[in-house]
Order: sequence, then structure tokens, then C-alpha cells
Amino acid sequence: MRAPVRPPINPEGEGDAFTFCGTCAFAPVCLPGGYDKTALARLHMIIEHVGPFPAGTHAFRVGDPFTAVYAVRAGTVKTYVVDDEGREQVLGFHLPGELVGLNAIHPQRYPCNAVALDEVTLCRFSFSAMAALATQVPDLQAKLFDLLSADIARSAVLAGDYSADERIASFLLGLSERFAARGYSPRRFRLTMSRTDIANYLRLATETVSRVLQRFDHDGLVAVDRREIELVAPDRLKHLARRVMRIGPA
Amino acid sequence: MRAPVRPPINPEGEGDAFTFCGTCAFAPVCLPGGYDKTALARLHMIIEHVGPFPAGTHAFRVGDPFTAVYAVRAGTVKTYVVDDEGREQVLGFHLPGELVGLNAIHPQRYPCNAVALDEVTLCRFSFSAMAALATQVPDLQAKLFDLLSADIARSAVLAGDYSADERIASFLLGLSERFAARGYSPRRFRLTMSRTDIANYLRLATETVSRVLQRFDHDGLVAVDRREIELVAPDRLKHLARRVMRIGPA
DNA sequence: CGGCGGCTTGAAGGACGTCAAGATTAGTGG
DNA sequence: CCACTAATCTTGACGTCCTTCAAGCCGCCG
Repeated sequence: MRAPVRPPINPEGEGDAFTFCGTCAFAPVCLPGGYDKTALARLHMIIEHVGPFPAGTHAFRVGDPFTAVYAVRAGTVKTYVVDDEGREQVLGFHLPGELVGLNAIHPQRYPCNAVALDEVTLCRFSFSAMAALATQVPDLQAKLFDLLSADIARSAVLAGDYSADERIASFLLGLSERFAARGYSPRRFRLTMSRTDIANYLRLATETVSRVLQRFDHDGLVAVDRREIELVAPDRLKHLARRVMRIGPA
Repeated sequence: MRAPVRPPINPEGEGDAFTFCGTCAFAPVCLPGGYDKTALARLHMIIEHVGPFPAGTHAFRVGDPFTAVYAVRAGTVKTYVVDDEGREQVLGFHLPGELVGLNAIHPQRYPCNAVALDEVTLCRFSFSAMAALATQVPDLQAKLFDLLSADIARSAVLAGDYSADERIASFLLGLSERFAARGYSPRRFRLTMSRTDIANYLRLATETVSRVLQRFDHDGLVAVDRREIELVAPDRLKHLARRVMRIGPA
């Protein structure tokens, strides 16, 4: 059974746009301070708030024609591909405020699957409408260029030949930073993804992820309780991840 | 002595724009068929043809403020970073017609170094001018979105956990395709980069690159003579690279 | 010709994957 | 509320691909 390509519209409408969109990638363009009120209104015109969807729901799948970019409003979205040997490659985890689907612009088809890891709510942006609007709102165009450019750097980070320790340390710190940017605790958080997902994302075996987390716990770097994580010694983690971080925020 | 694969550079103005720019990333926007003649003229206004530069010349370095994107007109450009242990990470090789510097939009500083591997000529695009022009020329904006999106996919390819054989096979095939797209032989070509560069790009040891190329030669997949490469059995190479390619041109 | 960087070749070692089993936990139905 | 099952996670032993270390070889330029 295949989930609908275009999820149904959330009947609740725009009334809570500010509470939901405050941390969105488009916040600088959408929210007050963006002087052009009519541009703001037109951007809101092309947004559909969709969901919530239960875990396991797909927003799109490999090969679907590209029509829209999604912003995560709540929950976590995993993007991934499956190779011909049935092995899953996780491309990314997307937290509230982050975008999904920018890599589909070029091939005009989604090059990956996007699935909800927990209950997820999304904003759906028709890309053709947004591109048209961007020609009239330079700030929006600039924001899109910025987001695309940032995504290039992000995918480059994983390409390095880093050790399991480096990968996992930087993964935990990356999540921590992203949670902090959204107002959650950077010290304690809950992993919404399985060890297998983490392993497929970091290009490690699940056993390795398990072992390294165990060792980090034993060495007092973190406190691991199932999917509950506490960063006990963030500084030592940062030291471990220094080579990886060097590339990202250059 | 390098074989003259292409006529020597004429440092004059736009008179030979067509011969030089025919394979450029912006060709669809620049060249006839782009109905908007004035847009074409304005794009040419913001282009500076710079060079030629000898091998070893840097176009920009890590941390330089971002002002321009470069298109390679002739030669090969290597982008790379150096980590704190002095180890070089090659991010990409850029052939004529390809762009360099798009990943600098977000941080507003170049996150890597760009160096000429042989004699290189470039087109320099002031990015602020191009963004301004893009708001008035939707085709240019679309092309920029397209190029940025394609770059995301490109950096994702290297992120997979592929074997040395898979990496090298796909590297050779990738070069072959890009040469073909520019009118050169897809079967025989000359590597402009050293084994060390290839190794740092593919995240392998130089010894591994050497050994795999040697074995490919011995097995009749390729004929290697120093930096001269002939793809003897492209089909078998493609078979080796199938897992990598699955992700790229999805 | 002689030196130097790039390339090749061999041997040893390590980091991670694979295989196999066992331990927890979550989910389900009685 | 409690079995029972399936999924997830952990733990251990072993194998392997690639790196590292150490020479030796070539081609190139002074």
C-alpha cells in the first residue's frame, strides 16, 4: 500500500502560523521584519499545512515527479534510498524548521524517499510558485540560494573519511545544536531514529554504533538510556569531532 | 609536453564567446535560443574572462570573502581543504564548463581552496550582480537553482560506503562522461591530477589507488600509461560502479 | 648525470564489518 | 494484568579490506 503522494491539507489553516513557523527555514522571509507585507502574504498563499501523519508515512518516494519542497513543522523526517542489494542509505534526518526536497530540483524527480519517524506535520511549498515569487522578492531568492548552498556543505561533511568515533561524536553534537536552535535542551534529548537508522546514515554497522555509544557512556562522555541521550562532557565530544566540524562551519 | 587538446587561449574580449562558452554551464541561458537578447547582453556584462593562470595558481582560498562564482573555461581546477593534521581533502575536480564556488554562498566565505592543476582560464561572475539579474531573468534563476541542486547530489555520491574498486571505477566513468559532454573522447583521456589528488578525493590511500588501477589494467578493464587512461571495457567498469551510479543520475 | 617528486610494490597491522547468539524492550492479544 | 512474540539492541569472536610503514623504481628537469 502506497501513501498518497500529496497528503491531505490540515483543516486548521493559518491561524497558528507564528507558533509553528517561528523556527522555520523561511522565518527570516516570512515573519515580521520582512518589510514587504504583500510578499509575506503571497508566500503564505503557496503554503499548504499538511498532516499530522503517523510514523511510517511517506511524503514522497524515489522517482516521484518533483512538485514541492517540504518544511518540517513537527516530528522528524528521514530521507533515504535503497540500493539494488536492499541496503538502505540514509541521506539525512530533518527536524522542525528544516527543508526536504531541495535535491529534487535538478533531476525534476525526487531522488530519495522521505518518511516520518514519528508523528510529523509539514508545510508544502509548490516549487514553481515559489520560484515565480522569488523573482519578485529578492530576499526570498537569496534565502533559497542560501539554503541550497548550505545543503551542499552539509552533504560534503559525511563524505570525509572519518572514524566511527568522529562520526558518532559529530552526529550527537549536530543533533544537540539543532535542538538548541529550536529551543530544546542541547544537553538531553531523545533520539527519534533507531540504531540501524543512525548506522545507515553514518555508513557504519549497527553493531559499531552500539559499541561506540556504549564506550562513550562507559568513558563518561554521554549517558545513554535506550534512545535517551545526555551529553555529559560536550567538550570532550567536540574534541573528538574537531576534524569533522572543521569542514562544516568553515 | 602537454598535447594541445584545444586551441590556445585568446585573451581578447567576447568575439570568441561562442567557441569558449558553448559547453559552459550557462550555455542554455547565454547562447542563442535564449530569446531575451538583452538578458544575454547583461549576463555578458557581468562576466570577466580572467587568466590564463599557470598550474598552482589559486583562484581563492579558505576564508576569503565570497564575491564571485567561477566557471572553468579551460584547464582543470581542484577544490580542497586542509585539516589541522595537514591532510588534504579534495572536494572536487572542475572541468571546462563547470562552476566553482557555489558552496560559498551560504557562509559568505569560500569554505575551500581552488587551485589550477594545469593552465587554467576562468569566467568570473560577480554573484551579487548575477543574483540581481536572476530576479529579472527567470531562466537564469532556474538555471542557478538547477546547478545548486545538482551540486547537492554530487557531494552525496562520495558519501556512500563504497569499496575502492567502486570508487575508482565510478571516478573514471565520471571523468569519461564529462569529457564526452565537452566533445573529447570518452575512451581515451589524460588525468590532469596526481594519484595523490585522486586518493584524497576518493578518501583512499595513494597506494590503494595505484594498486587498483594496476589491477584494472591487468584485468583488461583499462589501459594505464602513467596519466594516460584508456577505458578498454567500459561495460565492465559500469558494472563495478553500478551501486555508486544508482545514486547519482537518479 | 644526478636528484627529486610521483608512482609502484611488498609486508604487517588495525579498524570496522560480518556472522552468530543472547538480552531487552515494545507491542499484542488473551 | 500478564504471557507471548517480534523487533531492537547488545555482546563476542573472527575475517577482511584498506591503511600504514618501508623500500625501490621510474620519468622529468635542472
